[in-house]
Amino acid sequence: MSVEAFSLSVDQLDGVASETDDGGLPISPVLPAYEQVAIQLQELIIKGTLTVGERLPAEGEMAAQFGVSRSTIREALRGLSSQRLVYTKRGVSGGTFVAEPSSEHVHTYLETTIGLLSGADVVSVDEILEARELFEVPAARLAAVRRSEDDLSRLRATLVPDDGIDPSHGFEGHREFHFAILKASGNQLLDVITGPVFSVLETRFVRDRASSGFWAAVETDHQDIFDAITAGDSEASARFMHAHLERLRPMYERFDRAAHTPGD
Amino acid sequence: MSVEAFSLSVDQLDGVASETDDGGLPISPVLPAYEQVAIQLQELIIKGTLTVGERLPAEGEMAAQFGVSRSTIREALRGLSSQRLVYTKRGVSGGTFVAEPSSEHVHTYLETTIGLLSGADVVSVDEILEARELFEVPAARLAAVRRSEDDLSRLRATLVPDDGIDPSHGFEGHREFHFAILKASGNQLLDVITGPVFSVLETRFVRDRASSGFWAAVETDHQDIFDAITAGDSEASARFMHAHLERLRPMYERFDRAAHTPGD
DNA sequence: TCAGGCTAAAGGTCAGACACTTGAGGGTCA
DNA sequence: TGACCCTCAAGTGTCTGACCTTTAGCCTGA
Repeated sequence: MSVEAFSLSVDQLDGVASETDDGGLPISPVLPAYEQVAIQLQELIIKGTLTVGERLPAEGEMAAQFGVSRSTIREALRGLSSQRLVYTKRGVSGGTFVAEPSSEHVHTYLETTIGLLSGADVVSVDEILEARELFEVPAARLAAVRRSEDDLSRLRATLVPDDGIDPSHGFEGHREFHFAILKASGNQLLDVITGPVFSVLETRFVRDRASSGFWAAVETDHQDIFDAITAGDSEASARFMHAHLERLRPMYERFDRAAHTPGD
Repeated sequence: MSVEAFSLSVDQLDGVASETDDGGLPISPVLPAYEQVAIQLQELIIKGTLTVGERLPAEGEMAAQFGVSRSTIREALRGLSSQRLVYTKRGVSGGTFVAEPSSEHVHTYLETTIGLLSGADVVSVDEILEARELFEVPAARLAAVRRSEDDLSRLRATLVPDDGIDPSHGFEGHREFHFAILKASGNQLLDVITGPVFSVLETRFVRDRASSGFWAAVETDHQDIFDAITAGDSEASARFMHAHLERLRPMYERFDRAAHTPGD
């Protein structure tokens, strides 16, 4: 990238005006310098002017080009790096680089945020449960059609071994099984979005609270779903998944009520 | 919150070790101080030790408590604020406050990120289209059952007025119609997740490229869906939405191919 | 009563210095 | 010749300390 892409000053954003003001004047609030820098860099990344893997100028250079101090540049970069838009490396070959977008980061972010939305009661457990069903039932249907041999062995690995029930298997096994189905659906977007929805339910409501009898029932369901997916029977997969989720629902709702009881 | 919640030093994270190393040694990479601070604060927020709206200590105080300089604290805070976990206010009553989680922020983030994932070809247009259908068809089904009078009038407002076609109506009208349906679905999680998926398709592939004949066909579809939702006919809503998306698909795919042609 | 100024607290910005990390190149010694 | 070590340079990481700016509350005087 040429240096010209950075020939922008922090004043340049003054023209960005919102038109939804009371008085009708096209005025936008003053932004701190670090935010203006961050916004400009973010635009360059989103629009592709800065491409994946490309190195940004050194902090000192950017400071000179934006006409701000190095600390201001660094504050801007911290914001971008926490959004995983860039990453930094130290040393002589170091610098700030445009990060490759990764679905893992989205997963992490969504898990955190949905957890917060749920914790603050912005979204209800019912909404999460409904969304999960909306996402996971089709995922099971797709998985039955698209699963590879790898997907099948991954799924098989999450089931309880024949020779006996491992009591510690429940939580992790459940988790792995559902993730494996999402992966087998062959749609990364569905995977990355549904994963966190499921995760939030599990970690907020289930971990360490379910009985071993409950996990035994879960295992039976999993086996049914697995068999249907193995057989490539998409409708049976969807049906079993739906039944599975219906079986789980009362438990989530019970733990939810418990969490909302004053004597929590 | 008491001051004790902050009686943590930057060294305390050394114990956080990953077990997935080559040599098996439970070693985790050294993290910069600003990141350690950010992680600790993030944990406090996620775990609810710091509650929504609560004020964190002043930057100078935190610097003293963490045993780092104010700049380090500020870099950590920039990361958190760009994730919308906190916000800052200036002035005598200012400070850093724990932000209220909001679905709008999730929407913004997802739109940016899915756009990047798509732009970098990490997820394909086919996957986005499939996900959209998986999300929006059920949304239309739910909307038919749950829509309020407000929802209906919001939907009606996005349709073309009887007295003539406004040529500039197409893109924005299409957008508003679909957002209104998501809202009417009554599931915020579905809404906040599906919105960005839709948005990415629209802004990446459609804006300013579709013909007016195309928009006319879209309007007809919208009218059908609207009628079904008004009638409370969930199956018809889902069917019309499905047909609508099928009609759109070839266009997205054509623009996608155009975008991948060398002479872009 | 109220407009305007004063004040203190807190974030925003800056300049400069030094420490730490890391890759590369060159030199030394077996 | 080859392995090893040293040094160097470029960059990020961190600190210090100062000053600016914003803002709410208080005070004062017309």
